[in-house]
Parts: sequence; C-alpha cells; structure tokens
Amino acid sequence: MAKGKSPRWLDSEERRVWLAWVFATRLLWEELERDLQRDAAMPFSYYEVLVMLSESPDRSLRMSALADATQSSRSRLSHAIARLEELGWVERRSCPTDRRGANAVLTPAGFAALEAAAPSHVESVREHLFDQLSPEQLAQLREICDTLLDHLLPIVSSRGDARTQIIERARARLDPALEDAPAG
Amino acid sequence: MAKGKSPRWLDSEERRVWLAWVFATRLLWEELERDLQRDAAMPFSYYEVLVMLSESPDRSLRMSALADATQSSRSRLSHAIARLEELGWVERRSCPTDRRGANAVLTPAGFAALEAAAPSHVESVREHLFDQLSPEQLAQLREICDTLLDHLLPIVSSRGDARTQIIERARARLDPALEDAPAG
DNA sequence: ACCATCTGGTTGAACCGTCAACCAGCTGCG
DNA sequence: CGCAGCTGGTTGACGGTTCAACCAGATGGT
Repeated sequence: MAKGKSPRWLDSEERRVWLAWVFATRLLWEELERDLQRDAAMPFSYYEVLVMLSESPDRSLRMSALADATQSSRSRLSHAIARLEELGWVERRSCPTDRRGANAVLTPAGFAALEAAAPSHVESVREHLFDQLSPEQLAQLREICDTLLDHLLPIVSSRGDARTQIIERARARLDPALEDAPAG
Repeated sequence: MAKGKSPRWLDSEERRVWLAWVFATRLLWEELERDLQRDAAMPFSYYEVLVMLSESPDRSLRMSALADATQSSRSRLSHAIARLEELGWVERRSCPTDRRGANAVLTPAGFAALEAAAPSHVESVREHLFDQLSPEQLAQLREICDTLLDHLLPIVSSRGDARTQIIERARARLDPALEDAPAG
C-alpha cells in the first residue's frame, strides 16, 4: 500500500477513534447477524439477495447484476444461490439471450420467507442503530459513509476483479431507496 | 427482539443512511482485511491477537483476558491460538495458579511478524479511513461509535455467553490507547 | 468431606467466504 | 472463417467463525 518510509503511526486521539470504530462496527454487525440468524435462520447476505430479487421485475435478476447489487463476488453469489436453491427459495434459469448467463428467480416460498423475516429484521436495525442516534448524528453518519464510499467504490471497481462497475449502479441505488420492505 | 405489532419500516432517508452504512462499513472492512492479507498473510483478528499480546507484560495473557481484549469468543480465540501456534508465533503455557487456565505467549518470531506487518497496516488504515475524513467528521464518528457502544456493550456482556464482563475493560481500554504500534 | 455448580478452555461439525483454476459461450480482428 | 481474448458463471480446496457439546479443575454450601 504505497509503503512510504517511516510509518505514520496513529496518535492517541486517532487510536481512540480507530478502536471505537472497530468495536462498534464489529459488534453492530454481529448483533444484526445474530438477530437475523435467530429470527430467520439466514445470514444477512442471503437476506440481501432475497430483498434485491423481490424488488426486481419478475423477481428475477441476472447473476452478475445480483452480485453487483448485493456487493458480493460472483463466487460468493454462486455459492449463495446454490444454498438458496437447496432451501427452495430461489431457482436458477438459463438466460435465453446469452447462453452463458443465468437468472436467479425468487420462488413464492422465498418471497414468503422474506416477508416473514423482514419485520423483525427492520426492528433489529432500528433498535441497534436508528434508535440510538440523534437526527444530527444520523445526518453526520450519512455524510461520513458517503465520503468513505467515494473513496472505496473506485478502488473496488478498478480492481476489475469480481464486482464490475459497481460505482454508478451503487450510487444510483443509494437513492431510489429500496431494501427492507419486501415489496416497495 | 420486542417484536411489536406493525413493523416500523424505514422511511427513504433512513434507508439511505442504512444502505450507506452497510456499503461503507462492509467495503472498508473488506479493504482493510484484504490489504492485511496481502501484506502480512493474516486476518485482522489474528493481528489483533498479536498486538494485544505484544503490549502485555511478558508478552503473555490469559486466554480469557485475551478473548475479552480482542472481542472474540473463547472458541474463536482457541482456534486462532491453535493456528498461531502452528505458525510458531504464539505458545501456550499452562497457568501455574489455576490449573485449568492457559497463557498465550508471543514468541520472538511472532513479535517479528507483528513488527513486519504493522507499518503497512497502519498505512492502510490511514489511507482508507483517516485520510478521507475531516477532523470534524472524525470527532463525529467517535461520538457516534461511542454512543453505539454504550448500547451494544451491555447487551453483549449481559448475554453472559462468551465474552464476559467486557464493559469495564473495554471502556478502560479505549482510553489507555494501545494498538497499531507493536511496542508502545 | 461431598456433591452440585460454575468457570476456563477445547473440540468437531456445519457453514460462509475467498481464492485460483476452470469451462463455456460471446466478440473482435486479421 | 479462425483463433485470441474477454465475459458470465461454476467449482473445489482452504481458512475462519459459530454453535453446541464436552472435559477438567475450582468453589461453595451443608
């Protein structure tokens, strides 16, 4: 990482911020995952897959589009869909226009599972995040996250690696506002 | 989860904050982990273990204390130490005063590995976090994280589960300021 | 002293994610 | 056309985390 000469160590105030961030984000993630696992028996990343599918036309999406939408690598998504197929929540259909391609389709059972999971998930997000912060803090947090995303998205997408061209789609997706309500 | 009657869905501004937070924290974590994996061939959680040990008297710590310090479950730590032992970076020694207990000790090789890993890790943290945010944003972020921790730490520790009594120790540890410099 | 109980720590299976290798189908250019 | 190279997607090995079950040593009450 552009390893200069002498490392710019963190001063004590910086260290405080750093530790607080590490602890808070890790605990918050773990808590949300734990709640979701308890109430819906699925990891958050699978929940996201179901949400994205539920909000797409025909409740169906190309694998690559779904990978971008859920910020997951193609490999991860492939494994995830395999698992969701086992559960009967998603089906794979080959794409007519491009014979390499595949579409993931949400089944009725999958939609039902999502509807069942959503209320307690949203409650969990409220409890652990929104209910804790003041309106000003929420506004600040949004600014901070947007700033970080401006830095991170180009890096990730330039590493052509798995997720391609997330930038515009991600930016776009941050506005239309979907998520957390299974059907709009 | 105190699942009330009708779920309090997120409004569109809340959804924006939520998505921004999910994207930003996930990408930031992944980027930091990736950098550390590339430069030091270890996951962040192992790095934390080495740091905590390096800053303890005799570079040694009881397993349970180490688990608390690194916010990890006893099980996770046990597996981690097993791996670090294979690498020759940590040794397990039975505790003289309590024969159930075990101490983890950082070996010279482990200390060297940490010294080698630290500069580029700290650079990575600066690049992706500190260099991106203004001083005000950093102050806000600290407040936000502290607030979330006030909420989360009691929950986690009350679930007597793995990590015991993290609260005071964690709170205390957030001040003395350690981390990221292998030797103060 | 005795037994129940708690605490410190380990173990193994199941699961999710990553990485690198791979295959198949599309695309462009000589 | 023919072949190189790209793209969409899958696969399998590997590594780390979780969860539940478990063992051994400490503790406390009677």
